[in-house]
Amino acid sequence: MNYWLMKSEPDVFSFEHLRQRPKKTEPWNGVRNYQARNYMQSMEAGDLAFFYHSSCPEPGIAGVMRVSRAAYPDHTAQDAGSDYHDPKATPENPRWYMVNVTWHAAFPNFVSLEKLKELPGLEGLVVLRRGNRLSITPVDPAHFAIICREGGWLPDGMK
DNA sequence: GCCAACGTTGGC
DNA sequence: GCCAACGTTGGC
Repeated sequence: MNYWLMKSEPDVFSFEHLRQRPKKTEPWNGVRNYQARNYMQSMEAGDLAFFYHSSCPEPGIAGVMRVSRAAYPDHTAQDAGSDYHDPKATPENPRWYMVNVTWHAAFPNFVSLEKLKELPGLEGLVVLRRGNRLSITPVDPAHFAIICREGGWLPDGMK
């Protein structure tokens, strides 16, 4: 079981949007960065991920989602009409991948970026690194537990 | 393979 | 809206 943090701009797609989706599930498409793609390819069904709101008045973690399908080709890359179109993507070499994510649990307490910076024990958390722009990053299990505790919710096995 | 120019991200 | 940081592109 691995832990992750995935960023989204809430104006475009928020944690609440995910909750309102049929089956609370959505393909996480449009990732066009190799490092983030590689992380997605190492995800396994059942992994847990923080939903991080970025580029908004209060950046931070709204809750937890579950990876419900491992990486498969992101077909939007092959769609000429898509904002995410990549002319180099083909059926033989899809180049870009996506996973499905499913809403898992809301944090009773939103964990803001400001709070993340204050919390002890989060040294090394990638999202706190200066200039970090990666939209998908791994989270250390110990960091995951600290943040969940702050959010007021713990996964089974961490209680 | 180097690196300057350019585009994007994301906090503030 | 600014700007630092960083990824990507493309000329050479």
